[in-house]
Amino acid sequence: MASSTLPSHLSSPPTASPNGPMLKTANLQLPLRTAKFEPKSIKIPSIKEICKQGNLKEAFQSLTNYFAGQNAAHCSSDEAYSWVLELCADKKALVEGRQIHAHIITSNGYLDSVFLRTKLVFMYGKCGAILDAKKLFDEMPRRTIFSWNAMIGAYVSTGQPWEALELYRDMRMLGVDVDARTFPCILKACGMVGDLKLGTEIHGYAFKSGCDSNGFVVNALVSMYAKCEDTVGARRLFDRMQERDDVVLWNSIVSAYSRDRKPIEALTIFREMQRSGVSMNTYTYVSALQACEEPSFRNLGMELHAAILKSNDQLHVYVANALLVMYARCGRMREAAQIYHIMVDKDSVSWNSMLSGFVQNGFYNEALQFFQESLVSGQKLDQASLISILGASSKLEKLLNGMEAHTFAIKTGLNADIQVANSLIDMYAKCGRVNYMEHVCRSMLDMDQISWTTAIAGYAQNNGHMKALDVFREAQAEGVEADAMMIGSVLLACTSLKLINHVKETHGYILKRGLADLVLNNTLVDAYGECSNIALASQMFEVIENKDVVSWTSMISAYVDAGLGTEAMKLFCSMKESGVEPDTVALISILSAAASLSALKKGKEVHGFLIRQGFILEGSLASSLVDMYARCGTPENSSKVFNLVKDKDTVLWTCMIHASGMHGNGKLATDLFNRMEMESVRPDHVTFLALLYACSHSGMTDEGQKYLEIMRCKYNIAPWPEHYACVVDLLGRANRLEEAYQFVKSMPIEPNAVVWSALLGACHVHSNRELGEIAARKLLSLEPENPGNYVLVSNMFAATGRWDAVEQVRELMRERGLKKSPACSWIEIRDEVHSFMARDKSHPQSDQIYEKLAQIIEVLKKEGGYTPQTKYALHNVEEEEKIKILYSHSERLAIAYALLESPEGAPIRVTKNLRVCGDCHAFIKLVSKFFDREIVVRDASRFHHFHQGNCSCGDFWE
DNA sequence: GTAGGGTTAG
Repeated sequence: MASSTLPSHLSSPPTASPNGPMLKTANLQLPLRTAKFEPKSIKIPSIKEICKQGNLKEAFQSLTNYFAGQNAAHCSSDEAYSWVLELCADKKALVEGRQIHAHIITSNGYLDSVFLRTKLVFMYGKCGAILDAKKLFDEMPRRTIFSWNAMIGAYVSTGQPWEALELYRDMRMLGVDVDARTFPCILKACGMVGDLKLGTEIHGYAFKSGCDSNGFVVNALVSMYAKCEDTVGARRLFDRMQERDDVVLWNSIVSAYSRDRKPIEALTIFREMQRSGVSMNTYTYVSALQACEEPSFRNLGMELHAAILKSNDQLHVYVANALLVMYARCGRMREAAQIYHIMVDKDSVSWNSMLSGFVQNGFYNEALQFFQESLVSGQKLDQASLISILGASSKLEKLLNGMEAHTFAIKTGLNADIQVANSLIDMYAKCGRVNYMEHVCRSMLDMDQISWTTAIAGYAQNNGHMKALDVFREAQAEGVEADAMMIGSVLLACTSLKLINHVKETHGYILKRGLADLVLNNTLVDAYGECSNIALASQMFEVIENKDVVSWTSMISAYVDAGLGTEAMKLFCSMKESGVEPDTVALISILSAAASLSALKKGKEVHGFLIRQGFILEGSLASSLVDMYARCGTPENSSKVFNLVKDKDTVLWTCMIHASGMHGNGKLATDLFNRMEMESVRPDHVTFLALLYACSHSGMTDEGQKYLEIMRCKYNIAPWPEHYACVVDLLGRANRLEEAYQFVKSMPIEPNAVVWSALLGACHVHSNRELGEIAARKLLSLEPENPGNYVLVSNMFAATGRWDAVEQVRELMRERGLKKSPACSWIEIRDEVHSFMARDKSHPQSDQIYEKLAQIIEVLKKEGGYTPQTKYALHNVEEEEKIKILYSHSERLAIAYALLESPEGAPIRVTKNLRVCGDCHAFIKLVSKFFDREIVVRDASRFHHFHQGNCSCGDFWE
């Protein structure tokens, strides 16, 4: 009955080779027939013995023989099946397992055997055929504890802990008694889902049922606690164990500490294990190596490496992988690669570890290259590979590589993996392709918290701030829990939109949900700062308990942005006093504070500090230094720094071009641009803005127009309104007002306030009332909230003598509750910054200053023929009053103070928040000549270097 | 009569 139903390829055709089992004594190659003829003279191995040898084919033959009645071994058919099924399970031989299953059914009568059914469940579970296992299990008329254990084990080994726990619950509900073999399985499931509460409950139950002293159960408990992040609980159990001769127990506790990132504890206990004489196995090495993941533990890692080599065993793939990962984590990709190359058995983990090692260590190009090479050699990719490769693509913003990976993911169906999809969202966001990102989101069946967060951040990073907030609302509507990361991105969006109320609302949400951490608190400081609410920013800053360098930098930047450079400087000092070391970002923001205050000395101090601290002159730091020196009136220092930088990027070139332009050196700016092109550095929008600005401030009208063309045609960069405004300014200065107006009208984009105010400025200088009125009307309708615009308009009317219109504009300002910012000049004398308002009498040395000013005017009138030009006093008052107003302009007070207090012949550097007026300009020229001082004035628009009666601006001063 | 625990990459 039974013999015929075994598949032919496994049962041997009688003619070809009637080979019964290969006989142990068969060195002589006895014809197999002898076994038949002399059955009693040779001991035939039992099915059990054959199965234990592990050869599937022989096992099948033996089974065939058994059913043919040719096997002398005494055992029941159940038993015979059982041994072969176990071998199938061990070899994960699903096909053969199914054949046995079929054979059992067709040969009848054995279906009811609970024993065999359980064996089959076990076999299917081991082979990963969970559905077959479940079907058999469900159809069982009767179950034993073995059946339950086999099914739970099947779920756990196929990575379905939830189902295992569910089954456990059913089992308990049905009142089935759990045994000592159930616990390890179910505890593993608890560890997998990280359910400490349930794990502890089961621990209690194990205690009650007396299983908690079983070695297997203890090990499983230690692992469960470790995986549920209760390392202390794991340790408590370990300490309670009297007998510590089980290597698994040691492995579990070492692994617990490694997992918890407690390398010192892990390695201490590892040493203890070595001392106690328990022999180590591969798991021990893997767990110990896992602990050495920081560069500071590299020596220990290398010691372990040496010990492993000395143990002379063949390098197990898990151990080799752990070594590879250890080196990669310690930043030693060279050593990692060496391991990789000598490995005989590589698996996908080895490959993925190399790949992610490259990515983690910032070798993105190497990662892509490794990926390409391995593709050629036929390496199979899985989700982990894709995640790494997508990470490298997004870091390098290599859209094509990212899309290649996307295509691969679609082909293999790996795009259905949520983590792969999340990496795709991030990659497209980082490559600036929001539409592709949206496509990925739409194609996802299910988005998790990370997907939503990544998408929100993606919009925020790509200027889609409103959309980011919309998506956040959508996520909340979907019932997605917001975490700190998500809120961080939301704050970023609110900040960019300067929506102070949204920031406050989000702040409330953070407090309500208890999400506040250092990162979010720092982001809040930044958000309030960006929304110009310095009071709330500072309040938030004060609340932070363990301020780190980011907290301090956020507050410093908030002050810098609010124009409170002095406060920023003070805070920088407090930060250093509190023992927090400034990083690059902190230095950049403090350099910006020094620049805004024109505090050259402070700026130089910072420069000195960063040299002493060994910061490398590159990137944003180099650009900030160039900018700081330029804005502190010493472009020669900018050049020095600029020349020292090895890799000059677009931003650095742009800063240097801007530095030249600011100081009226248009020729240098255009030379720099030509050099930049020769060195193949691609200019961007801002580069051209700096260049056009330089041209307009040096009267290079034709060059400026030429560069606008180069920008558009050669580089295919669409100009911003600011670029057009520069050209308007350029034409306006050359008194080509009508041309400027035509240019504005011919712009391909709608001219905005910046453009109109450029035209208005030109009308002011050249006293063109008609065009001025047109520009004024446009400007005030486009930006009615900006007080600066009213000042521009009123100055234009004042310059053309229309005092009635001046009065009307003032009235309008009052009605709308706007105030113009008062004129202010400041100067750094010794270590202090002194500021002066117009007609200011608040300075402690005020009397001396006015006395000095009177003396200066006396000298200039006598020696230099100075006469005040009252048309620059933009007030409708008597002539005499106008002269008084001019004489007490803030920059003159600052210069008088500098002449009083600074050493003979030292250069004087003044900064003013508004533009220098024509009369002051003439006045300062004369001071530079008759008092023999170099005077550098930085106004709202540019720098003026006064020297021996001349100014670097070539009188293009307005 | 059966079987069970510890390990790697993002």
